[in-house]
Amino acid sequence: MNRKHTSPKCLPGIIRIYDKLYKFYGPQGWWPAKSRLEVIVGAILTQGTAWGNVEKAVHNLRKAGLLQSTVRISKTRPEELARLVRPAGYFNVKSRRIRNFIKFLADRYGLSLKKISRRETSVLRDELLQVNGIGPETCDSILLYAFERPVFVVDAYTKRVFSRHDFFRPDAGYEEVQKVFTENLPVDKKIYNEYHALIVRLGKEFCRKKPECGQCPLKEMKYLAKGL
DNA sequence: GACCAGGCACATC
DNA sequence: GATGTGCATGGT
Repeated sequence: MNRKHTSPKCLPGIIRIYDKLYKFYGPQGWWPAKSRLEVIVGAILTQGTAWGNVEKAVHNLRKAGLLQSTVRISKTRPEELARLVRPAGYFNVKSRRIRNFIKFLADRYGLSLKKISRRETSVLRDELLQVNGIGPETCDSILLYAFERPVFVVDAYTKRVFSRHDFFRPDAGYEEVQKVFTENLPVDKKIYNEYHALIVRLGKEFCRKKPECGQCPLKEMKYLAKGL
């Protein structure tokens, strides 16, 4: 990164959309999980997958006692883990990705989530991104929802919704999109938490094949990117 | 039966 | 650096 200093653009639209969505939907209660470990595993399982299928896989894991501790997962055979996460799709890939994370945690933190949770956010982010199978969205979801760090999560809906409203081009990169939000919102994990969840909620209801745009809470909000 | 879902890594150009 | 493809189940 060798770019000149640019003064942060003020885009009130980013805040206005948040207010609009929050008033429309209310708090979303994310992440829907019972423990830190469950958030991390869920974040991997939800990659490219509908949440309903993830819930089935999480249910299997919980029933098998694997979400009680990282040690339990580390002692589980790969085929067994894959069998349990099967309903979430890509089960061989995801089984391996969960094990990659557990191996990383074992190698560096003795399988202790408590120890890893003491690390500084930027260090943690760099480390997580080195784990094969943890990309930017999964990484930031873990940071925000499992470790409660003020990191904004960007997903496909975020790009779709906000590029349509002209905040950035549709082919904008992850960090570029993330920056639009972090530069225009207070650094607040609670707001980041709700905002991402609200965008997903909105996306599910209005960004699919035949969106009923007439009911969309953002339907009257044009030119927001210009700050109007 | 087609299309999509709270991505990511890897091959290829 | 950009683009294409494999990974897979379950709901609409």
